[in-house]
Amino acid sequence: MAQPRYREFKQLHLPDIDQEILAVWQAEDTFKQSIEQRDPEHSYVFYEGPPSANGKPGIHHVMARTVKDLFCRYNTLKGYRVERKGGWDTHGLPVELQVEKELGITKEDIGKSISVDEYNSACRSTVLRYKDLWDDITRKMGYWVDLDNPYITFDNNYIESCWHLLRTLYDKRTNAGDSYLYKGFTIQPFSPAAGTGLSSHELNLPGCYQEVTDISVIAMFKVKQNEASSFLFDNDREDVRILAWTTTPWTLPSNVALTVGAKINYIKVRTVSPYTGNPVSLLLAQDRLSAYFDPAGEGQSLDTYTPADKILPYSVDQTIVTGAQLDGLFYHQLMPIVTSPDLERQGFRVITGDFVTTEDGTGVVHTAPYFGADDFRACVANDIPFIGIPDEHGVIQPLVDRQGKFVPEMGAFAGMYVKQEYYPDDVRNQKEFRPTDLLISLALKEEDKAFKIEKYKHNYPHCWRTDKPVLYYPLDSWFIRASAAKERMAELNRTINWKPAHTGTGRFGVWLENLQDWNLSRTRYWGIPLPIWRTKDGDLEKCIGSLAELQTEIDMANKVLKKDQLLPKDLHRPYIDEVVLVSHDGRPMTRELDLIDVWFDSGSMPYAQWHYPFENENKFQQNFPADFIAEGVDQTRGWFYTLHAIATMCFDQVAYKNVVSNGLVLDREGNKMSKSKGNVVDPFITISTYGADATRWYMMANADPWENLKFDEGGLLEVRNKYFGTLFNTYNFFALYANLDGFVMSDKDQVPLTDRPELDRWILSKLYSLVHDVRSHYDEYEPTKALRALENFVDRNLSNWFVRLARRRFWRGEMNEDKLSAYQTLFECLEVVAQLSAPAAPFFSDWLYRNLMAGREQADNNMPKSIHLTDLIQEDANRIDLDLETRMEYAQHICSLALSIRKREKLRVRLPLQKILLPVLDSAFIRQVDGAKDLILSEINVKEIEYITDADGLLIKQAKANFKTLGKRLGKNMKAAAEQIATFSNDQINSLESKGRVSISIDGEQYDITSEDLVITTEDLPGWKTASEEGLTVALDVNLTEELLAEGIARDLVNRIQNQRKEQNFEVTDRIQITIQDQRDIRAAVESFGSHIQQETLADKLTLVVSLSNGVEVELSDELTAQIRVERI
RNA sequence: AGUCUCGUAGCUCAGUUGGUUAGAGCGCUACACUGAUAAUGUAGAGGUCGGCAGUUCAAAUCUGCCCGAGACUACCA
Repeated sequence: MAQPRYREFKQLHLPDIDQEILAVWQAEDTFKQSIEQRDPEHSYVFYEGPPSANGKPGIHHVMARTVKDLFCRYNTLKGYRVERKGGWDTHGLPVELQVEKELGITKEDIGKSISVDEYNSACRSTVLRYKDLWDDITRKMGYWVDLDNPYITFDNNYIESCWHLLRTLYDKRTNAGDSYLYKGFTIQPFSPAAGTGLSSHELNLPGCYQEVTDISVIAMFKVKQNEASSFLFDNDREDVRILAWTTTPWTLPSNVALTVGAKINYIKVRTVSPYTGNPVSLLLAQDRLSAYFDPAGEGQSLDTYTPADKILPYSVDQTIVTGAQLDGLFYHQLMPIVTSPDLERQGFRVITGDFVTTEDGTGVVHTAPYFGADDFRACVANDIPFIGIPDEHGVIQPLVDRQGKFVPEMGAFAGMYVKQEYYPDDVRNQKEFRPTDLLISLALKEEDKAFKIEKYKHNYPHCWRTDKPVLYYPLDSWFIRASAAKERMAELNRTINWKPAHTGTGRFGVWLENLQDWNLSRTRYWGIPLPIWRTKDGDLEKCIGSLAELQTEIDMANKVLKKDQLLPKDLHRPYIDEVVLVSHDGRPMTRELDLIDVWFDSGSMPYAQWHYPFENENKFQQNFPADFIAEGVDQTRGWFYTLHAIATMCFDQVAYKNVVSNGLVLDREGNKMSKSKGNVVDPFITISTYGADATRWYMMANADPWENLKFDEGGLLEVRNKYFGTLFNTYNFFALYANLDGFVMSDKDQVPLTDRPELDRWILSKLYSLVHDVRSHYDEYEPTKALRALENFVDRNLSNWFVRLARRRFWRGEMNEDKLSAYQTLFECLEVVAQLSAPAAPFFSDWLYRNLMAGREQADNNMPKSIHLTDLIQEDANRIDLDLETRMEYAQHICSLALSIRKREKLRVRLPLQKILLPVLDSAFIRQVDGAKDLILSEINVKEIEYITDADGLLIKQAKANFKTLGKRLGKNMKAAAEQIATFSNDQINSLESKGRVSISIDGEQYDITSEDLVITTEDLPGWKTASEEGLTVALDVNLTEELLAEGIARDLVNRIQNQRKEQNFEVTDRIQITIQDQRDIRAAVESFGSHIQQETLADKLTLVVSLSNGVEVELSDELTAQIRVERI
């Protein structure tokens, strides 16, 4: 035997392959080679969305990174240089929160018990805490990304590039002359728990809007009786009040106005106050009456009501007043805790607004300007003063501070958190704990100002990191005027290839159409400082776009202000805050204390990762825009947006040409994975159990990556067994015999394609069809389709047809051309499949490739060491023979039908049969089946094929209507025609076939039917055992002769003897001698087929004896058992 | 509340421009096959294609409404 070239294995164990290949990649520096061997001018640009390394990697990261890795590897194979610069997202709230938790401090402590300096260095040391874990999962999952030279967002160079972009925006003007970077005062979502405002896209992150149950109250606002309001009053003593609903009772002390709809009709209801029974007249929208008053109470006496009664007595005043008539009426302040002379004069007034509806509530909106964007605008428009406490500059501050607590001036409510979620859990869990909303509602009830208090379920936005509700709160902020660029963004977006498309047109496209300005400001400490300096009164400002500029400005300031400031070594707070610049008129300028939104950091990575424009101009040009990016669909309004926005506004270009947004990874039941539910999948365990490739393959092949994936271990098992197991077995089979035969793959000694057997040419044709399919699927960013095509090929074509039918060619006899062809064909299939699988399954593919390479001729062996260094196989239409593929389909079909007849007739496959009969309707069929004749005969163990044609007169034909062609012509007569056609006799069909047409009549209409309009099949051959499917019929000759029976027994004997060899652990090449107990049937078989038996089983001697003592009893068929002894010689 | 995506066998998914009897894999049952076997073949059970209308000769496919899931949007008082 020749020296074994190909490694053989007992069992497939993917995690071992991972280990082996990882070590090889490391030793050979394969990743680096795969990049450097390609031309920098021929690049495929990929951007890595930076993960935050202060959290541990999860299984969903494996999903997202598999998508990234797959297309990068694929394009590497295609010959592109695919650099993948890694990156780390290091700024932002999550880092701050973690530091605060670990140090046991809150935002209030910063600058007091801990300096900003200390705080920030704690952040800096935390941000890469889990970097090792991330590097580890990156390595283990086979994600190739350059982690040695990553971009890091806290780096001074990175920050400088961001400043440059901000300066660009600052200088850019809209047609109206407005800057793209501006400061404004607005009511914004604010997270007291995080101590910062939130941008609109932070509020649009998944899970922000949560259904919560709040306490809602309908308050009764007492109308001041005066000349203007007199039309509402029946008499001087009437108590007229306006009903207004709120789900945020904590804003009621800040109420300054009631907003009504000018065109909405309001009515007055005479009734009683539900909690006290005092008579009262209530104003509310006519449409809302039925929501609060049960008709059963109409006209009932008010005097007999007690608060225990369920039904309120009432009567409706017939006068209808419009909102416009109510406009300008004054009312008594509902909760007179804080007020002012201005307010007493101008506030507590009814105003009108177009946002009022009568869909819920009372048609009257309680208005508190500091806590609602609409409220704010409405108050400004109507000159309603703000309510609050003036600060040292005389600016009115809201009654709720930045921690979410009532200010000290709030009397009994001072110091209370307005949302119960802001209290620490131990406080909330106390028995006597009452949320502030409830306390306020109860106070109103006490004072007979509450009409109704009830729980109300609604969606309310929550902070994406602290998971606590946000407040709408007045804040000064810097904005990017994104709304000015929204048309251009939409336009450029249409040139981007989105996978799936609807994310681009729908979710992203619609979002762009309604784009709001980007709130850039963050009131935090650890992040990129806003590079804007202002004079104290704010009328002069400078935006710094580079360190050189900052240095110049510092020098100037030093000169004018007599200082000796240096350029800070670290651009973060607090150092940058200490820099004082000078205005042209000699006044000191200090930095605006805001940081910028971290999403700006990540959206700047195309430029900042290269420190553009200060360095690497060329590198940047080569790498912008990206050909491809991929992240989770949750990044649509995150990274996908910020990349697009910055590229559009600063460069008037797209930032990426193709984008794949993958779905969520859910647990097996379809629930979101979360630590609290305990259903989180640990990617390290998954990969070490099933192997990285099975994990990756499962995630890509199970469903399109943009669908949500219900992660199920059963699926991993299936992938491992089905795809990798089958491929492994196929390789192992090849290796076993290739080693025995000393087969060496050589490009020189290839059997010409035309000399190869039908089966070989067929699988090669299938292989090249596969190459075409897989390449186009990958090119279209359809990984699932590509992988499924591979699965189908390996399982159905390669393993279960080619190998099964070709098996004997590998083990029989000496090397000859037929055998060589079989080896070369199988080798080529394995090699190509390995390559096409490599983007998705990098470990196994490389392992397989390397095992195969061991058997390549030395002279030919200038092949790359790793499959990831090879060039992707080219499509070759010349190697595809569709006619041959069709032929084989017939063969497979015929075999399947023949086997099903055997099964039905209980004729085991080892029992040879004389012939099958195939009814034939066209001569091409005979030619095609004949091409695969030998395969069919051996597969179903039949001696010959007989074709039955028309001429034999045996065919019974059946016609069916071809709905597709006839339907259009016949319209509603289709059904009747189909019935008529189904009854066509043999003669009618034959006459149609000879004449080419026949006419039928339906409802007096004549229709010409051509042979195209019919599907003709043969169903039955009288007197034969038949099976048919899809128009193909097979009949089996089930007559048995002595000869056939004997051959069947001979085959059974071979099988039983082979089993014995296996059971006794003989080597495949061991010679044996066989002794069988003599019986009539067996003797017949041995007499006719003895040499065949010996040949098959490598037996030098075959003896029949009368009695056999130490043999094994085997069952040959239901009626026949025999004693057999198998011995090694 | 609105927008988008989705709903096909117990599970995971295919299903081309509407066209004859809706498929595959896993799982289940039975029987085979196996000198590559964590495989494979044959057969069977398992479907009102979420529901109801409509368009059409013909609907899993097109339209409308409803139900359910998910994502997104929203100042919702």
